[in-house]
Amino acid sequence: MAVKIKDLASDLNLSVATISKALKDSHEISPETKRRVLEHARKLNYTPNPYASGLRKRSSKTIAVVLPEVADSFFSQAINGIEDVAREMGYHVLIYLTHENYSKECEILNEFKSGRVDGILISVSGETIQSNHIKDVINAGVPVVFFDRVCEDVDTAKITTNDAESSYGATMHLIAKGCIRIAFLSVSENLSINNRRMEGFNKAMAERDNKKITAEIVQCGNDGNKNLAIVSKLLKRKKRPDGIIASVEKLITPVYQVCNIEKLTIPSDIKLISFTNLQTAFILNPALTTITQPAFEMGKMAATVLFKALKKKNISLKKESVILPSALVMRNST
Amino acid sequence: MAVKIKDLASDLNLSVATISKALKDSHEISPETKRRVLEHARKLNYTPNPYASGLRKRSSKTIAVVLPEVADSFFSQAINGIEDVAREMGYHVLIYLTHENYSKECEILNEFKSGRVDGILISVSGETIQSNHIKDVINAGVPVVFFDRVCEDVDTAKITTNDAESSYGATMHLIAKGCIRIAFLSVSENLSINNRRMEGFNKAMAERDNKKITAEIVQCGNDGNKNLAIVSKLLKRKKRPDGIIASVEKLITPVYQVCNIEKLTIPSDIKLISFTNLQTAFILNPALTTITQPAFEMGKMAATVLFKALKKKNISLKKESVILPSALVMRNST
DNA sequence: TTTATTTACGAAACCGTTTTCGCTAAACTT
DNA sequence: AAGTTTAGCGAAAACGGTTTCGTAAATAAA
Repeated sequence: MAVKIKDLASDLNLSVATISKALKDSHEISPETKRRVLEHARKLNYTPNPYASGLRKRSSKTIAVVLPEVADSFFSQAINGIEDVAREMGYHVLIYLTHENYSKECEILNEFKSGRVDGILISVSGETIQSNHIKDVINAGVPVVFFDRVCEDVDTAKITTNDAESSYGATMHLIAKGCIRIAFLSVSENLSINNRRMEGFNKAMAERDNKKITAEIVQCGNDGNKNLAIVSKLLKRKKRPDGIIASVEKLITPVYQVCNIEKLTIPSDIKLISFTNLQTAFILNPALTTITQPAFEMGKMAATVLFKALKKKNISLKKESVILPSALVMRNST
Repeated sequence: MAVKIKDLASDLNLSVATISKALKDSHEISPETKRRVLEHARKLNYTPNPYASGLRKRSSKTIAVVLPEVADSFFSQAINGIEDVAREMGYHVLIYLTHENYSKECEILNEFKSGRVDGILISVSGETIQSNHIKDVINAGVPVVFFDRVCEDVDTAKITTNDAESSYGATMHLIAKGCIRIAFLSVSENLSINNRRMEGFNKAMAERDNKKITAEIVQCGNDGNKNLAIVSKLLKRKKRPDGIIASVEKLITPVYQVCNIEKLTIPSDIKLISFTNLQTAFILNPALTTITQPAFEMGKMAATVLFKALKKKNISLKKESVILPSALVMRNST
């Protein structure tokens, strides 16, 4: 039903070749013919069939964004950044959720070898400890840019934030505020961001002057109920922590919840700081001190780097890695 | 570079036709040949080129999701629901953001006439007062399912929640709690959800017993700073409201902010209730009473209805509309 | 045994664009 | 005047699948 080049051609008594060239402003076509073609195409509201041109040109004008989840505010904002530049570049964006599941991630990536997308932006799942599925797709000629959660051993662009530094700063902040027993709430152990953040925490603890200060890493997971139980157990101990660093957003809620239940007041009993992009951090009770990642900017940057690679083939993506700084925003919870 | 049917064909001394049929388990092909083809395809990790098959079959196995924004927690959760069922059905999901901009919405929709997607899920922008762009794409043969924000005058499936009822209930709740001056914070006036919610509010006010109770509609917009100013002005008045209904999530923050600045305590000075899907509502200060929409379910339902239409052509989509109930969750802010 | 049907496969058209390669007539060369 | 460019366009071959149709052999029906 949709109008196609052939229709324009017969209407104007021209060949399909001429129409196609005229539409892309080829020098082979006279200005007058171009004008007629453009005018008529506009009149009939012609839009080229993306599958036909995709097939012929072997390019899809589409990128894939592979995420663990979109519930998190970090990824929501990142999507906005990605969509922004994609739209500006005339690209379409396909979205895929792995639900933190490695085998799903493999399935998804595998489909990209057949040319469905021109490039991939990915933040890997918490289960991903191996990167062959990603290397495979890169070897198939599809450029990949990591953002936030990366696979360290894959040679390609990685858009990250200064997780270790920020975590170091956050820990120092808690120490400065007088915390003696600091707990670091960790998630999936094989996650790059988790490790960078733990690194910064450990570094700060190693450098501490006051040797009375003790550190503790508390392993949490993806299951909300389990996390609640873990935090609950943690805060019910006689020697409970007086400072907590939540390494990801989803660990905030259980802490607030348990504090509420156990009648612990923040920040006098416990000081809390979290990695998060929650818009509502400052209207929490009390306002939450955060390490805010530049989510929107990271999405934008990741997309920008990818498009750079799509423009200039054979660019060395490894050299395009960027580290964008997070911001420590101090509020009443510390 | 990717392996194609032709490669399989020459490897196995079969024709491309046979390979194609074998891969889709056609009855024309012997079990033995199918086995060989499948085995070899798997060995070479063959994945069909989606642009080739899309072109020939005139179907893309792809749907579009058009949203105003993804910052909102409602849409984040809805995306999860959509992606869930799409993946299950073997479909791909293209995402587009209108940024509440009508002309962007038109541009986006217009591209769908050329067959890029098999169907569309849309929640219209706040600027959308006309629906020709949507009718056009439906007339071009692409099924459309609205969710949450609909165009009332378009005859197709609409997945909504019981906005009017919920708003009525919320208003009644405030009245029951003793509010005398109730303000309804409205957004874009031409938004279906806004109007339904206002409707419920007005109905409740009309039915009120105590004629001393006064209602007020306060028009807000999309600009955060302006909204802050509006709310600030509202709460600084001598006769300020003692009950507020925020019709959308983004209006919560300014209220909390202004109350904080003006030293107004919730709920004693002002009671607050909001339409929102914020995960953190119950750790706000104080915990926020909400009307929680079934975001995930609405996304799922919208996708399900769309796929139903894609399976059975010529289904009457108008009859597939569904209203899913929201829940009034009472907390300390009222 | 002859005819009809079924089984299993291949040739080729087709989907809508892009792109290469001719081709003609006009415009320049020298 | 003869050869050489150039400008402007069209025919046809891709792109990688799907689908229709034809056909030879095998099987069933008569």
